[in-house]
Amino acid sequence: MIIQSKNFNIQQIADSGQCFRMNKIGNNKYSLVAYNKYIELAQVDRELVEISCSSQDYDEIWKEYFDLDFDYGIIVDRLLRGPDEFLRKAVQFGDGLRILKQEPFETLISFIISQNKNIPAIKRSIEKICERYGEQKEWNGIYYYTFPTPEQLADAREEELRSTGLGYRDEYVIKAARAALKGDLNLGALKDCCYKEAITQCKGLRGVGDKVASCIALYGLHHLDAVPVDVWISRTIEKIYNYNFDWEVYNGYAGIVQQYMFYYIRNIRNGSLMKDGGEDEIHRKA
DNA sequence: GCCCAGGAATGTA
DNA sequence: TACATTCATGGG
Repeated sequence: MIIQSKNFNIQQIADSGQCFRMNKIGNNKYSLVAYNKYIELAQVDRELVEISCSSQDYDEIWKEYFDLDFDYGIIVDRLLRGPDEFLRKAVQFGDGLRILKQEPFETLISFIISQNKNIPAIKRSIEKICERYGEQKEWNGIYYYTFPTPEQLADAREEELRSTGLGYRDEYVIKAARAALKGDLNLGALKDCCYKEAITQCKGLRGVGDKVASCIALYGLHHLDAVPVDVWISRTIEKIYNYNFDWEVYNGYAGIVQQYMFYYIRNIRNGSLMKDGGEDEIHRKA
């Protein structure tokens, strides 16, 4: 079905580093596996996206998944009219970004895997885990694998997990799956508490620090105040702002601001930005 | 072959 | 508290 929405660009979302199972399959076309479903997305026009799903699945899953009840234009306009030149350019560049509401358990495992890995390697590992521990399903002749449940992952053997390229993270993944299964970590409940508490709880898991916990809070629990600070964000705070940046200015949507920032610095000039250049270079190219 | 990756745990001062 | 080192593997 065709969805009309402002600030909804599937290419930008696919390349925003928040999800790992959204892949380009053609011109302005992407596939996505989430919530045990496979869909294809096509950017028909600037404000038109075609989703290969029933109206029932749209109402029950995808409308929520893409956060389509929220008007990101409010945030975009506010930043465009704001005093921060770097952020003005960042939102212009990524004005179709949205914060997805991904499955908490998948988000937890995915970002545990993400530590000290590049995005193609993360995707590859996750896909192998789905093939080995998830379920095979079919949609219109296309076979895909669901992301494993905590039960399916909890009794995996470490050596078997290793073959998916996890490296030393294998024990982290198993322990997290068992914690989710036993209820030591109740991800569902963490949606309702404040973001700081959610981050603290997630950090109780081995292999989960501030950054990964913030990713879980933002992308899996939709705590918009959670701000994942990875190497790129911290490089930006250093080189663009000279360590002078206050997230509290953006109270209530700091995580979204972080997303515009991340997408901008990662994707402008082919990603190899400000290794030793800094502010001048970034603005010249912008 | 080399450097780095949407980091975290551990050790050292 | 503030850095430095180590970790296993793959992409570019």
